[in-house]
Amino acid sequence: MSPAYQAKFEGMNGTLRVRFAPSPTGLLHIGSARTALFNWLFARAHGGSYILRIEDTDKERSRKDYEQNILESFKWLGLDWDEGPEKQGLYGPYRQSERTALYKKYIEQLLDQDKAYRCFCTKEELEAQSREMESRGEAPRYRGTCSHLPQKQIETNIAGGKPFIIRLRMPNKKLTFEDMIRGKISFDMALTGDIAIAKGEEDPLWIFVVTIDDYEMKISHVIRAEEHLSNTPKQIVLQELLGFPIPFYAHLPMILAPDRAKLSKRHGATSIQEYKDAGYLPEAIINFIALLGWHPSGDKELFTLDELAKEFSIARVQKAGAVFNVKRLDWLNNHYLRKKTPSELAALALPFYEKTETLRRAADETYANSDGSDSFDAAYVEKALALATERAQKLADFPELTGFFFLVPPYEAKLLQWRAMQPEHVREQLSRIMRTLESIDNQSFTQDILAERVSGLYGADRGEILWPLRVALSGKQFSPGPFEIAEILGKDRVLKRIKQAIQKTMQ
RNA sequence: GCCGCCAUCGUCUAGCCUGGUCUAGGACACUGCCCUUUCACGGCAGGAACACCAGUUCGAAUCUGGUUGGCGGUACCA
Repeated sequence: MSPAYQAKFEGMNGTLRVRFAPSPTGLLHIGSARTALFNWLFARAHGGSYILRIEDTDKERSRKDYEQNILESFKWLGLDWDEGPEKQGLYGPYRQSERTALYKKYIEQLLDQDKAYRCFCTKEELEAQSREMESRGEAPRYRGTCSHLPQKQIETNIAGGKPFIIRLRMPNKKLTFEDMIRGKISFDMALTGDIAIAKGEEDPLWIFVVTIDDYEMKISHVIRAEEHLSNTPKQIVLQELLGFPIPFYAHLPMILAPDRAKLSKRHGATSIQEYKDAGYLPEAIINFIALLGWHPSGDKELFTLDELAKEFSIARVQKAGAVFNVKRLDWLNNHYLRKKTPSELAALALPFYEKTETLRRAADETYANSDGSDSFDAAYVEKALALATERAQKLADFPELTGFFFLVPPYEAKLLQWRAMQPEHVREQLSRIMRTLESIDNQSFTQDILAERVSGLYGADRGEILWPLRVALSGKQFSPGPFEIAEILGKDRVLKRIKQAIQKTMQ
């Protein structure tokens, strides 16, 4: 973007207005979320207003619960809006389904001025036409069959109840506009034909409605996905015909799946909701999608929302599509997981335990076995979860990672053997460890003291002590170190587990 | 098919506008080593890219043209 061009919107504080306009026909998509984020960042970076508009003109596919999901996902991500549903402003209502009178007014105006006309062609006729043009290697477009129908015939058709759509008279000219990200872009409007803007007078189509709303809501900058690039010249024609000012446009690169196709359901999770359910943190998702198609000039990779708002510049948005790399998201998620305090982590992770039957009890701070043999308080749970943080990619990983703190998983006696150890040797070592630990009092049961005392038992290969101990306590092939586990478990549970392990070696 | 957009490591990208400082930098991933009872963390090291062909220029990842490839759009969806 040229500096002169950039100067046009810098300093627009107060009058700069952007919008995010989702249609509630599904859960908020990760790609839409990025578009929403970039709009939000642009508004915050330039002191503008951020408008949320619900595009629910498609009555069959729009659903209220999807709208609710979009709003909830926004809140969860930390994106607020200045005007929109739940936040009325000067230019409401903010649902297109509530603005139909407005659209009708403009359709009538266009019809009166003969800038648009009624088209009575049937779908079948249109299809035949476009097939024919395609076979000749031409761009399929409307041929203008109804563009100059005699007034008499129009009236007869209307009186006869013949269905019609409304078409815009497309000027025969080349149209160039400047995209904030891509620079000058030209289209030949003669190739487009007269586009449909409404089904009848009551049922406006998306391209028309968007144009009207952007004007009525005084949107100064339209930042949207690249798939809308070819819609832009059509909207500009509409704006010219209606005498509207033309907003600035910016088209964001697509988010691609690893196979470089458009990210879709078959590639896995696509909605914010699914990522939330899988245990991703909003901070990680924001950081991740911000870097999909945008990058600051330096090497910094970690950003909070506020930092992004300070650094964001539309001039640094990428032109090429960006592949969605889950591994990178996982890494970021782990990073933000590690920033949580133990109590924050517990609050975040506990809901994920409810989904796993055997560990459900961990969710209950005051849980005790039916025989009263064990219980877990909040502090215990927090310490257990904190220990798993560096191994967890997602919140959903915690139950598996920390399960042994609440219930020793079943394991084979063979797992207790370090390298070539024989069962008798394992039993012997476990017994020695047992005697050593028994002599340590409850207050001294900390990882440092434990490590120091047990070190007296080490032979040439300390694995012969540490491995059986660790497996006895965790029942797992992979886990944190034995002393870290032991401190959290506490003396009683530790001795009990070692005893169980010794019994296992005798079976 | 037609129209439009795009093109630096496997991936996200810095550099490109304002040619030389680029034997192309960072991060994720990968490989090896160190730490280490295991896994993970951490530390160190390594492999890995300017799509291709012309042109301009003393000099091109950077500028121009073309080729190839990818993506998007081609609805009475949004």
